[in-house]
Amino acid sequence: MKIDDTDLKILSQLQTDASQSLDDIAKSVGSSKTPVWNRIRKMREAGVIGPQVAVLNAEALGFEACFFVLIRTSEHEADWQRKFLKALRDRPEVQEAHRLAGDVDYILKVRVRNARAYDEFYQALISEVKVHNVTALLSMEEIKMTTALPL
Amino acid sequence: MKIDDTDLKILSQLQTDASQSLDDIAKSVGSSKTPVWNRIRKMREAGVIGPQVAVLNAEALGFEACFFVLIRTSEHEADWQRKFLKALRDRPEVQEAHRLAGDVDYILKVRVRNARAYDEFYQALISEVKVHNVTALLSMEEIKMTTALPL
DNA sequence: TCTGAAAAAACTTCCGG
DNA sequence: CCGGAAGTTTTTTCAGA
Repeated sequence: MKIDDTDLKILSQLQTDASQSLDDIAKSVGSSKTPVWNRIRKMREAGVIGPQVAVLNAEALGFEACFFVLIRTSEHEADWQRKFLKALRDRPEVQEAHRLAGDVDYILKVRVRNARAYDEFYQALISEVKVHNVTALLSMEEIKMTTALPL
Repeated sequence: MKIDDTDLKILSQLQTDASQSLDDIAKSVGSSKTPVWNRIRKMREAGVIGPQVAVLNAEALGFEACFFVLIRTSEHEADWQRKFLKALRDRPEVQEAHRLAGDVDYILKVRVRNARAYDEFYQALISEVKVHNVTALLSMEEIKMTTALPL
């Protein structure tokens, strides 16, 4: 799928504020409703535009602890990995999980109500799957958080 | 602000799919349009519900590299920190930035088109502010990514 | 506070340049 | 493929219970 300059402008608007009206988007990209609507529809179908979500205020809802978890493992078998990935995807506290290149094998971002809740998560995880070494980094302050891409 | 059970159900819907109609949300939480609408308005005003965004497909748009950057610094003066934070907030490649407790001082999530673009970012950052030690972890695979809280 | 209806706005489709 | 106009759905407001 090829994305032109107008598409990029539309995406840029949508990833910043998806609640604005088609009219406003059309105005801001210098076009009108129909073409903008067709472009959005196409990009949705192509999977370029994913889900539309409301970002909630974690602290206001009592989620006051955020950990980045570095995981090293000795196990690299397919079966172990399948179990591990499933465990991560099933746990809602895990907001983000990446498989890494190099020394550290995985990094997780875990959002919980407090340190105790993290410990519960941690105990549950290591009882499900064996991991060699775990380092938890506790966030003191969220300096920046965005899902926007630098288009 | 106090959040009751119905509010939580509404939030749960919105953080998963903010494009659905008020009618659908009302149905799924067992209420009707007006009360749901009033609750959403209140939570927006209170800042519990933040921005509404479209999540884009990074890979489809050519952002094929994602790094987690661990930063250790010897500088802890207010002035240095102010400059550093501003640099992070001004750079759109930085999707996430946290100040940490302990050994590592900061963690960043940096999304770029390729490894070369990361190096450019890195060079620009260290020329702006002095940092003691930087470790970059390269993501090979995004296993999971959500902004949803485990309500 | 909720329900239901009415007004306003937005979305979606369709047709002429 | 774009732009404008028409029909449809949704959002938002408002009165009554």
